[in-house]
Amino acid sequence: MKVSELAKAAEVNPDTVRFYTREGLLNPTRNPDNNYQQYDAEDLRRLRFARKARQLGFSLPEIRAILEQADEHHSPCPMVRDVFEDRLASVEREIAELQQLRERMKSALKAWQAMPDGTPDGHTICRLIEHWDDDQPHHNGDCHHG
Amino acid sequence: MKVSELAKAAEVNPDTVRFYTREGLLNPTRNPDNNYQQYDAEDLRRLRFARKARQLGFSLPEIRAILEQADEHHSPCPMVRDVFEDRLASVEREIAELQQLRERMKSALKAWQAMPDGTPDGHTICRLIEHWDDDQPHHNGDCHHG
DNA sequence: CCTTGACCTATGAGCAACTCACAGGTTCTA
DNA sequence: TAGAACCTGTGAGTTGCTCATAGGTCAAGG
Repeated sequence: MKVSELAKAAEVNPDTVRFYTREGLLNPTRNPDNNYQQYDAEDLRRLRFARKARQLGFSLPEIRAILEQADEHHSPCPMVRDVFEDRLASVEREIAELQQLRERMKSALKAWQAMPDGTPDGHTICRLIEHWDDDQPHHNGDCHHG
Repeated sequence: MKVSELAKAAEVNPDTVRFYTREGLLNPTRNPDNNYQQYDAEDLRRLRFARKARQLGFSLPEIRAILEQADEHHSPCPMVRDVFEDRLASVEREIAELQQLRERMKSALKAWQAMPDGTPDGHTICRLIEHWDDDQPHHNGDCHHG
């Protein structure tokens, strides 16, 4: 398989294949005739594995480490589990933050929807954003273009 | 105010102040004696505004546009509202995706927790990740190091 | 007066994970 | 045999910073 064939099979950009190769996630051989990269079914499995691991939030160095462990016939299980648990925790943090964000955005939007579009004072929107954070006390300024 | 004073007042890295200045979000004057940047209370407001808008997911070009609109005494309202609605939509998409991800991660973890740590076959974990996506049909391979 | 240290300046590199652009070599097709 | 469509490696662009470099400025102390 050549670069684009592998890329097509895994439904990724050919440049991603080249990039992963540079990064050592894939180990193609060379066609001595033309110096082209040659990938096999093993590389396809590695690539698919890598893409799915990326969806789970593993970084490329982490994925490379997992693949190398497996290449040396060691079980990558414990390491993977640790990384995985960390990832799960941060996914949950992200969700919580985004939900908070969403609620605040929604109420800001509700406030805006009461106003006509070309409202001549940008003060209102300015205040909405400026006072976004006003759980904290460190703020007393007026609108920035007042 | 010099760079570090402004940075401290807004609780950001001095390099962020320099960066925002380069990017045209802040418009300090120059001290002709020593060529230092001179910021005033207006810049502090702009900086705080920018940071809060960043928390809402506005990009620096968007923030710059808002500030420029305001500088010209136009209301940035309609534009801001559009951007804001887009952001809200993508925040909701992100939340949905992350929630899906979390559920799948949790069930994977539950499957793992049934196994002892040093399980001699990386096959299991490999399969878990490889078959991650198996709502789709395009997959028949075995474990990548089988 | 001069050194030390803490600040300032501008610019360029580094991060993550790609993506694209470039210039040149190879292979397939008409 | 021309041209399209691939391949090669490398370097740059993306985003929003952060850090590193090299040199200029300023207040305090010996």
